[in-house]
Amino acid sequence: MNLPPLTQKFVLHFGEMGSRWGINRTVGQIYAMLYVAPRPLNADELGEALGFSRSNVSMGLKELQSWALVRLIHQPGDRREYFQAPDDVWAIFRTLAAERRKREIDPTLSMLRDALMEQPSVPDDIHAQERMRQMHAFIEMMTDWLDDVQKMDSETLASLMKMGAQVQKLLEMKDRVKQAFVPATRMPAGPAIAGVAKPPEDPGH
Amino acid sequence: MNLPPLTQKFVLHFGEMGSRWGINRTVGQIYAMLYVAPRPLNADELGEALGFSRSNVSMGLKELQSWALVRLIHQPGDRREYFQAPDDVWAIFRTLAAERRKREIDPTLSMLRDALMEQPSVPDDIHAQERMRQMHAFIEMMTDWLDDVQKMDSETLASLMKMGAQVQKLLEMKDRVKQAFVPATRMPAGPAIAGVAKPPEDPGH
DNA sequence: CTGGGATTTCAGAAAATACTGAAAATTCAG
DNA sequence: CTGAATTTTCAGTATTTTCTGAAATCCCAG
Repeated sequence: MNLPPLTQKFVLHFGEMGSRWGINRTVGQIYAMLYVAPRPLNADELGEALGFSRSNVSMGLKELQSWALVRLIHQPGDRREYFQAPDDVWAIFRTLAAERRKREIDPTLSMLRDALMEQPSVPDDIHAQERMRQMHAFIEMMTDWLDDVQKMDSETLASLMKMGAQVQKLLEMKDRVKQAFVPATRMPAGPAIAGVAKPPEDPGH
Repeated sequence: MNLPPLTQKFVLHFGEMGSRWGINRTVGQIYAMLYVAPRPLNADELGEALGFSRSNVSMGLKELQSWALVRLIHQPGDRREYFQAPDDVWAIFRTLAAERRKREIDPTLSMLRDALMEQPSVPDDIHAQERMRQMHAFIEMMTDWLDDVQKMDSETLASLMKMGAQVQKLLEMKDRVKQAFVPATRMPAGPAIAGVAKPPEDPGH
């Protein structure tokens, strides 16, 4: 491996972090390389630059493609395949979030759904099922929210994030407005932001 | 392993998912077991229930403690250590988020900070540094936001999440209000909704 | 078609990780 | 203190994952 200093630092870091992120060193380094490269690279160049065998690069690229983290392109007049990493960090984040969810969350959600349909047969399982119910409700709320958020455009999302905890104030403001309009009344869905209020009581805890 | 059906299903699932979540089978199963158990368990009970050696359980518990995912307690009149998993799913999520961030994000953030301080020496590194700048800005925004969000209490967070994409409407509403009050004036940088709903600062929850 | 460049597959070697049993260390009741 | 109960450490083994080189397959210009 003979890379310019900053590039090398970045590439090696991604290689090391790979294991913590659930990808291996090769995949981490390949991605890092593509992310900082000023132009698309082909498999030979990657293998050369990083010191991996051609076949290892091939597998790494396949993995990255399955994550939709790299794009395959062709240079006119060159039969080899070139790869590049999309450069919009927001898009990358969305991709990553969607993919991790598919792999790390969805299977659990469906296992929980199954388990909640069954009839517990012993006291310990009754308790266990109750705990699963809590976990299920939580995960479902999170993923529903993620679904919503994924639909928003990066601009909006960015302003929301930059507001940070201050959205909270908006929430309070909304509540006060609601109060002012419908004092001492129990919440008929108001016109301003309908459907926002409390969903039906959650028996949990 | 001889567990009631629902419990077993849950435990085995966590064992299998372990690898995708960056923990091993043992740790996954131990956590699952503690999460659904109706009472704290000691290491022998865990090893017995799951079919692991005593030493393996010990290591697994150590790992879980390092993640702050289990709590060590003592039963009066029993010298053995008992473990239980906190039962508030929100708290679990916060813990997990904080820990994963510490392990999976922070090191990268600091690597990027370092790299951005350096002077690129070749054109490729100039480009690489520019890409790192984008990544750094993005991650920093995300973690700042997470910091903010971690401070909010579960109730508030839950209502925000249940609103989902509708916060967006609040945002638009806010903008319109702002427009109405300060037409054709460039908002001075300040709290997004200064003077609208300012409850006295609440230091820590 | 065909031939050669390019990519993928795959069996086995190498490396990393998980797991165990035995021994060491710790803890605490008496 | 002592020693039995309990937990932790650790060296060695088993298992899993990663990586390679060689062979198979694919693909397209001619």
